[in-house]
Amino acid sequence: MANCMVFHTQMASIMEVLANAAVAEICKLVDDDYAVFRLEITQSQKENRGLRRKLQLLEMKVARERVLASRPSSVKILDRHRGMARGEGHLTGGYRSSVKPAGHNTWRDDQPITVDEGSGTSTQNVIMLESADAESAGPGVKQERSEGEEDTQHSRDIQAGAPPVITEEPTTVPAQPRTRRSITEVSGTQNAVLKSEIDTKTLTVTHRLLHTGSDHRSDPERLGRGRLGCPPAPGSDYLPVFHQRMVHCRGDGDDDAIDTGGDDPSCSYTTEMDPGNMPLGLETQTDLSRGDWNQYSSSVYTEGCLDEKEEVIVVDEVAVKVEGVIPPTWNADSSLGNRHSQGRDFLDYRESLETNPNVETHSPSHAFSDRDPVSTSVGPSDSHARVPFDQVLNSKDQRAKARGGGATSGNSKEKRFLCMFCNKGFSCSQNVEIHQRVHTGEKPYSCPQCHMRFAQSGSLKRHQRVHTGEKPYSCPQCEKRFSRQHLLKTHLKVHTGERPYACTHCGKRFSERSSLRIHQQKNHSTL
DNA sequence: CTGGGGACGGGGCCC
DNA sequence: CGGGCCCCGTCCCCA
Repeated sequence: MANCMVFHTQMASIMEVLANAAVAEICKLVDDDYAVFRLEITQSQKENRGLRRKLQLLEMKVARERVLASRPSSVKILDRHRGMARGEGHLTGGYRSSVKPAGHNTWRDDQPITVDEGSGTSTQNVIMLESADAESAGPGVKQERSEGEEDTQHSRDIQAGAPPVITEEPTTVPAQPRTRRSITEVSGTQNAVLKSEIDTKTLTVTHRLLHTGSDHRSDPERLGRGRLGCPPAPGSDYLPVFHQRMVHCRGDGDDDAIDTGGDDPSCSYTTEMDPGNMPLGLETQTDLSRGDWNQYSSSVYTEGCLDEKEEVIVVDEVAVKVEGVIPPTWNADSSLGNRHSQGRDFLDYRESLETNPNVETHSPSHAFSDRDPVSTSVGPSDSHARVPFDQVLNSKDQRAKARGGGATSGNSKEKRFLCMFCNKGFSCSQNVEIHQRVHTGEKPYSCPQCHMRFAQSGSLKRHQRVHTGEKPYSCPQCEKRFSRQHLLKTHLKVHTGERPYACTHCGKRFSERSSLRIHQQKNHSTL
């Protein structure tokens, strides 16, 4: 009996030892794996930061270019520039086409840009974001600090070249060349950088607001969905906002700790580990970097759904509030990059809604929010597919207004669906959506041959005749063939001698209206 | 050589 | 989705 007891005691001891050893080994494996995992996350975080900074540099470049482009403030000059750009396009099938080079359409730098404080403010806003971001890195990360200082230098460079409207940090340094040089450092990799940004979900709200091009999207299905104010999928553009918030909530300035500690899987034998390795504020990090991250973002998106019109504004307020260190110039009008222009128009739109309570329209927020700023096929300028909002309004919108006018001015019969931008009425919501691409710059239909993009599917189909060489319309008087009927119709005037357009000044007649206009511009100095 | 105009191609946009 | 119009740009011819 005594032997039995001794045996049991020994067995219990052996079992305990074995159990402890097993647990210890298991925990060691877990911790080792966690260390590797954490290392990988750390590396990813560093990559994200690097990419984000590249993106911010690109933003500054864009803002800078916008400012520079706005200085001439000449629509004619810009139009000529567009024409030259078109001429650069490669031709297919011997056509003397106006095909733009791949990716050219995106930035829409051909759009007339209004010379106002908006452009300058946008530039300044980008700079402020950069500075804030550098500061938010905190003192805990030496490398980050140095990068922040580098970015700050870039900011100074940009600011030095900014228009006089920007009074902050006026500098006498002739920084124009420096600015250009610092920008060109990343210009060659813009596309890749931007795409990487998407992949790593480190886009900033500034980017979202600044890069308002739209035709970056190649799949119309995506546009088909989410058109009616449906916000973008969580985890696309807004995350950086929460990242900034995260940094401030944590307060220790160690990105690595926060980014990895929240998911810290090492739980069992931490007492046997170096306590110093354990990140601090674990509960907070867990809240922000794990589930609550998505939960929070989802709540914002939900909020956007519930209140479509304020989607962007709500998010912006969040970002600004948590930023904490807001420069004196960071105000409601200048916060977050290009919001100055877009947000202004946005507010104008909201005001119009207030004055038109019966407006049945769609949220413009989708036009600004759900963008992946990079097309898979367009080049560096592609970031550009979505035209800056105010620029669009200055060109196409006015043209659209001049042509069709608003619903309030035209026949509003059965046109219950109003454009949120120009107030023009349409009979069905789909037409409104298509029309609003005039303002948003969305071009969801891309040509697989030349990467041209179009806002309407019919335009793409028509364009593809350039590549196919299809000319279904033949002249009955000669052997000429045309790809479009109106070309044939115009051509027929050659045979008929019809000249329906007469100059009101000299009486000279022309077969085409454009010829008359050119004639009047050159000879009578009229439009 | 240059400028004006014709002819034409093509994109934007509306119906 | 197709038709149609508008506009722009380019090439070419001619005075």
